[in-house]
Amino acid sequence: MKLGGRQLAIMRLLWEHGESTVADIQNTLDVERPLAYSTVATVLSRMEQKGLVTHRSEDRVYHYRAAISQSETGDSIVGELVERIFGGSPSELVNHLLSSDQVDAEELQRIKELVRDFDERSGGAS
Amino acid sequence: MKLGGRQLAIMRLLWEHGESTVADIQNTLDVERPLAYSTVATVLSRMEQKGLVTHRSEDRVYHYRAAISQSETGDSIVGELVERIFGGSPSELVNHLLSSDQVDAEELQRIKELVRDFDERSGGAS
DNA sequence: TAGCATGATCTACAAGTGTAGAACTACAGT
DNA sequence: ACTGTAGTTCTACACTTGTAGATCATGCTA
Repeated sequence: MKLGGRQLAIMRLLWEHGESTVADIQNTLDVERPLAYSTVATVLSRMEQKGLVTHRSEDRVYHYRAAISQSETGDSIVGELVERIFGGSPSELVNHLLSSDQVDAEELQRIKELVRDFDERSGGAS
Repeated sequence: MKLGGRQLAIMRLLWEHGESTVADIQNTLDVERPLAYSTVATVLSRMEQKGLVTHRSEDRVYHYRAAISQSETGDSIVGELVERIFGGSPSELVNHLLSSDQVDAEELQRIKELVRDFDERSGGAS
């Protein structure tokens, strides 16, 4: 599954806001440099062809919703990433993340908890 | 910085093997379905235009090497990813990773260590 | 009823990427 | 000197993505 930047941005909107009309998306997406209606519509219909979204028509207005979950998408993209950049090693990714200054104290706390929980659940020894 | 799948694969080879000739890369890349020499050469010269790689010519043979580090690339791509898919939250990425079945015991162990070390170094409580 | 507004569709184009054949260049060996 | 060969460069094409104008359909309102 391959999706460009715009497409990802649209998926994010759909995940966040649920079903949306083309106009909704147009108005929410990239407020600084607004896109033409037809631009958004084109992207959406191409995404539908690829099975990323579906739509229903109500009062002649299309309502789009995501056809794949954030999880699935994350899986596939993170998988790609780990494979392609980090040579198949998830810990390399984590290492990267931690050294990257993108992780503040709060996030670190969450990460610690996640790792701890996961470790316990999979019955790990220290 | 934007790079396609093939380009990433080539970067990985250069990071791993250091300086390589076009033929080296051609032979290592995608063994199952070999690419034409000119294909690899084209990709490389386009990558050079973008500043991703450089080359020197020795005995009329081009030796390419990465012009950007794995770290830099990782930073920029992971940053993108966190921003675009995980709404800016690195822990979401980690959460994803852990739930994704891509992490075996050994990797988990490494991740635990990474987190612990990082935590200590940044003087964490709990 | 004649327009106007709204939304959907069609068509088009530029950039980037993946792909490779064809042509060119220079050296090595006979 | 001739030719094969290895390597580089040129050119070309298909596909994807981002972008949007132009057109078509339909309902609302003056």
